[in-house]
Amino acid sequence: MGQRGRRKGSIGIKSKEAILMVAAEEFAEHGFHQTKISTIVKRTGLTQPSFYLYFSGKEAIFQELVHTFRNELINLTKDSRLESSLDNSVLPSNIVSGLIKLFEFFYNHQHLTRIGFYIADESEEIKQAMKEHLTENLLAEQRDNYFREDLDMETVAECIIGAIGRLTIKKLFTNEKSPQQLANEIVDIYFYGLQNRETMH
Amino acid sequence: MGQRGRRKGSIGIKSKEAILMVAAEEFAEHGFHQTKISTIVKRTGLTQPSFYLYFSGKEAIFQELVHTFRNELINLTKDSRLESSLDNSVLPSNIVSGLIKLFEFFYNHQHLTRIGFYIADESEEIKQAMKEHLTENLLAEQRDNYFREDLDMETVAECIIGAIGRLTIKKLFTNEKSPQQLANEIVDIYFYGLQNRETMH
Amino acid sequence: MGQRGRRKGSIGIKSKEAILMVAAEEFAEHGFHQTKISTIVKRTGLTQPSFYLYFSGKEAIFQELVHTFRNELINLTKDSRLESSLDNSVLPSNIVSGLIKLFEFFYNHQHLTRIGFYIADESEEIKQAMKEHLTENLLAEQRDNYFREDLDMETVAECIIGAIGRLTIKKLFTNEKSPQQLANEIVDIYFYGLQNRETMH
Amino acid sequence: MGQRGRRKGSIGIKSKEAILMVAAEEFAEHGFHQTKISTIVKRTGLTQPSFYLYFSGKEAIFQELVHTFRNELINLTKDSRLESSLDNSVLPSNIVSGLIKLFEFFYNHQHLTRIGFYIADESEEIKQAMKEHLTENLLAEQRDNYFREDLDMETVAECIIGAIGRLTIKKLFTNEKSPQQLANEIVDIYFYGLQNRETMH
DNA sequence: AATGAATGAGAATTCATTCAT
DNA sequence: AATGAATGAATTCTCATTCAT
Repeated sequence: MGQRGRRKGSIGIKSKEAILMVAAEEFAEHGFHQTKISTIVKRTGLTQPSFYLYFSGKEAIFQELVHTFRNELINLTKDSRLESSLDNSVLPSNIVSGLIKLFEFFYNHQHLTRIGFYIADESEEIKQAMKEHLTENLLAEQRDNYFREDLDMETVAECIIGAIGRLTIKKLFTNEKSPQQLANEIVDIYFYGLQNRETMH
Repeated sequence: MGQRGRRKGSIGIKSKEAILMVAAEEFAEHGFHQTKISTIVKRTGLTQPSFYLYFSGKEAIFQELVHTFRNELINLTKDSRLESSLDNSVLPSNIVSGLIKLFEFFYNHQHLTRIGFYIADESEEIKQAMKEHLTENLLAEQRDNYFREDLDMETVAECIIGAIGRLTIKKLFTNEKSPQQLANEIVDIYFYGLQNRETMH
Repeated sequence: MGQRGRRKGSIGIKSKEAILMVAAEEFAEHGFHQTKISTIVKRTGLTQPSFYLYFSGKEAIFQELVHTFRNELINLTKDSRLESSLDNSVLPSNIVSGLIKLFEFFYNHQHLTRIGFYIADESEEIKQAMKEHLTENLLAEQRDNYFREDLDMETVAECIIGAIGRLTIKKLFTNEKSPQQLANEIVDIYFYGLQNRETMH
Repeated sequence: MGQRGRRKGSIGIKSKEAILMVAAEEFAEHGFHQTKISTIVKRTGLTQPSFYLYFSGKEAIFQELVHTFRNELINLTKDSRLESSLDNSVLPSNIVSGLIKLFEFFYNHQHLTRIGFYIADESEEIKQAMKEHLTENLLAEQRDNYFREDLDMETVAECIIGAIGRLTIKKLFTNEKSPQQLANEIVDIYFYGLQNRETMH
């Protein structure tokens, strides 16, 4: 005390966390290879050797960030697992709320999201996991006859993952659309399709 | 003979093309920063200075690849511009054929596609251009009452671009699905949606 | 003790100065392009990256040396500005003392002098400044009627600069003549000329 | 014939001479190390291997230029050797005419002069030779009592060489003064000195 | 807990020069 | 007499990482 809050560059936060924070920003912005340890520590107000007090290297801190993202993402999807018994009318709204949570999470962890979703070598793996989770759910709905039988649900899942990825970057992170809006629109699009049924014959 | 006279100038061109080929592969596989000129030339069977005979630097050859991709992509979309007068029934098949061409192009230029679509700094720009092109077409259909009025077509376009991106990598490049299949499935999904209308009501 | 506390920051400074010293010697001896960073650091007992700890590049360290030379030279001439009110008899002795200081400075900074006077791209600029300074003084004396009216003082200044340049290299740096001797001889030559007036007419 | 004058980049001149010409310009402008063979041949309208048809290397062509300069300079001074028996009145005019020839030679061979006088490693040697030649003449005049006895003629010679060097660059090559003017001014300055004898005593 | 100083290993780039034709 | 193609040998500079304090 008296000490606390005094340190340059890390007002109240521990150095390690300060480094992680800055690193997330740098990695998110510049990617792995273009991010320099020297820049991270400079921005944190520390020196290079201090960095190695907390992390064994560049790869290590990056992995730590990726893992954080992955874990929190897993936690999220664990909760939002769709209960199997759903009546038709609640289904979409249920999915919507899952998507909202996802977009909110992304929104609240923009740097981590960019890293884990776009930058990391493991991002493909992470998306793969999401896709599998999603596919399972879609298949369940399909089996329950809520979704068309003639669709390849893996392809559908892949489409949705791709859509989420782009919307996150282009609409969510730009503050153009809120998690709610995006969730609703996605469900709307994928549920009902583009076709105008009114005019149909 | 027939050969003669062509010889002199052609070996250099061959070298240049060989370099471009290998470079595309390396960039596609390892990204810009991890790709080393030394590896490229070694694989081409040349030495480093020869590289500089044909390209002014690493950045330059990368740009050349990106430009090639972009230009060929533009040519492609130029042709496939939807004619405005279409009756309802042809519309999807028309879109399908456009998508087929796109996927075929991607399939035939996998390295370039990875570079221009995922690796280049300009890849966002390139996708943006595709999105705009797509949005315009979608809006036209919407105005003509083929598509629902209540959809934000930019969001739809973003979804489709995202979907194309993922399917290209996960289904097309893995040889799991053909351009035809992918085109059909995409149109099917986005046109009619997931909802099983049979059971509805 | 007494030492302590000073230690930490000072070794870096010593390295920097050591580098500067060796660099001055190398540049003076071999010119800019033939001087190799690798040689400089090797002679300093350091490795290449250490060099970049203190200087941003080859150009930068060279400029630093040139600037040092230029600045010290400016300081020198600032002091030795001739006071305008001088009676005839003191004039030469006054000029002599200015020249002595100049030659002493050159003698004490041989490497820097070679760099700033002969090697740097800016050396022409530096001489130009000296020439202008000298011309002004000469013009003042001319106006005061100490010097002949029919001489183009800029030409005279140019001659003197040229003479100083050569004498510095060929007489001063070879230890053939002292600053005093050179200053006296120059003043003698330019003041009275070669002509033997005794025998005249 | 029919052939003649047809060659690109060497209208009527032989390739070797064309190369020498361009090389002189390049060396004069950029110095030895910054001059690139590739630039020389490009400007000559030839290719690099052609260069090696005529010269064994960069060093060789440079030496050839330096030798040309040196030889022509020697020829010049051979002619203008002062005859020993001179009466007082002709002396200066005789020296003047020697200087005029020198400046004219420099003016007509600007590139060579820059190379041989400022750029070549041997330029010091060349100036040394000039200085010795000059010193001898000055000593002769001194012995004949035309020049003051108390001057160190080597120092004087050094001054004059320095003066010639600077005036050549700053007045002659800039077209500010003609050979005649420069020769006259130099003789005037060194012969009679700056001192205004009118006001003296 | 933190730092000033230093480095190993590598990467891009340049240029004079040569070979085969 | 001339060239397209290619290269050996340097050289500058960068960056993650460590040592001694």
